[in-house]
Amino acid sequence: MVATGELFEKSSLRRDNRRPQLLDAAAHNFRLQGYAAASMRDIATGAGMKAGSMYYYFPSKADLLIAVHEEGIRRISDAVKAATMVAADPWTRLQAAMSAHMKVLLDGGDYARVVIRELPLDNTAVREQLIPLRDEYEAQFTALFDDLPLVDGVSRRLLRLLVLGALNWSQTWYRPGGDSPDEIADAFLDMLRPLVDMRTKPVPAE
Amino acid sequence: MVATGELFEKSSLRRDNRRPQLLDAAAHNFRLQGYAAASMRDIATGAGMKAGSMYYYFPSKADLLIAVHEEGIRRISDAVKAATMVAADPWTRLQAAMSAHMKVLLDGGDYARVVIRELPLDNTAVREQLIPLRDEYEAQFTALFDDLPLVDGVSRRLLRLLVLGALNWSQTWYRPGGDSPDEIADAFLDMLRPLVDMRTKPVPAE
DNA sequence: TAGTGTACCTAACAAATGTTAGTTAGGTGT
DNA sequence: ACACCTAACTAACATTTGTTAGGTACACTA
Repeated sequence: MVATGELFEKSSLRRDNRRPQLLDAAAHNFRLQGYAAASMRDIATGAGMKAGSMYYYFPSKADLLIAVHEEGIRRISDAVKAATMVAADPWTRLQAAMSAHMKVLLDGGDYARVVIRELPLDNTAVREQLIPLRDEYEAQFTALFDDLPLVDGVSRRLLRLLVLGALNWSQTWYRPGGDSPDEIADAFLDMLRPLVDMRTKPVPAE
Repeated sequence: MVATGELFEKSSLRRDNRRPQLLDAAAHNFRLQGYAAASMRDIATGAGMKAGSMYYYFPSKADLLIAVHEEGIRRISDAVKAATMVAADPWTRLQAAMSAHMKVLLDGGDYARVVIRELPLDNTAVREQLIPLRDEYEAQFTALFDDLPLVDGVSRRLLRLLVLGALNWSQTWYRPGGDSPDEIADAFLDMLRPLVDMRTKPVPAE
């Protein structure tokens, strides 16, 4: 209580404090090498600890992946929620959501990349934990497309799958320096603008 | 299991004959577990041989992956070439290409799945061998989009990336029993139909 | 001051990994 | 009959793997 700033750091900040760094290191290694090829020792080194010490925080490698996924989806979801919040009409909200999604996916660091690329193929136990996370996030987009006034004959489900597929796949070909994530998202959305039903919803002037 | 068609099998067909089965087994295991998690022993067992024997055909695990990729891309490419051959105008040719692409990707077995999902992240030596294969295939689509008469302001490159992204990502959500690959491809294409320039109906402009 | 829980470390385990060396059965050519 | 090639096999190698058990320095509490 008497001007002990450093004591504060060493006491209460010490509790459970390396977990975020550990998660960062895991996300980083999963991104660079893939889940299966990443080793616990490399992850530990990246977090500044030894391999065995990680098991104080996480009971297994699979739990590390799950935690990275949860954090990654939380980041993407938060970004999209914040972006759609400020927009009013359905079309603008979709545009905001797509831009936010792209920005996090392409410029957002390791977590988002792991979320998109690293769905374990064989381990069904882990799969069944991760897929609901992803579905819950994508439900946001389902709602956005439901609000959209479309011309007759357009399947909202397939339109959503088209858009999300195009966005997610962009991690494969995107390189910094060309079009920005925003520009890509806008370009994609513009291609689908004719599908909006003009009678129900007058499109804002450009 | 033994003593069937003995003489014929044991003579001339013996030469280099197990290589296809070996490749099949590799593709199967790479698909089910991913490249990194698949083991040489499992692949060998799937091909009916022992682990060490595989090195008679392939000098390393990475070469197995490359061979699977080559075969997989060859299959997709052949299907698309055959489909576009019979179609006349650019729009119909694109439709045929998309349908063929989807059919092989979703119903086409292990090879196509490995091609789409299994790009090694760290091993740059292998990556540099695989990416040209993929680029060469995608050049077919580049040509298809180049022939397409589009309304002003639509980037052919981004349109192609949108379409291929949506198609490739379908492996993530597609389940047999719902819409067929053809129907999905057609639905996707219909959504982009308004982008076609009606004025220049006849074949390519230059 | 003694005791307790936190946050690590060290060392080792058993299993699995890709790969190699050496060998062998059987078909082919001379 | 002979050497030769093909297509496998067996057995082992050296690492690397995820994970665990036991120990320890330190802060906090009583």
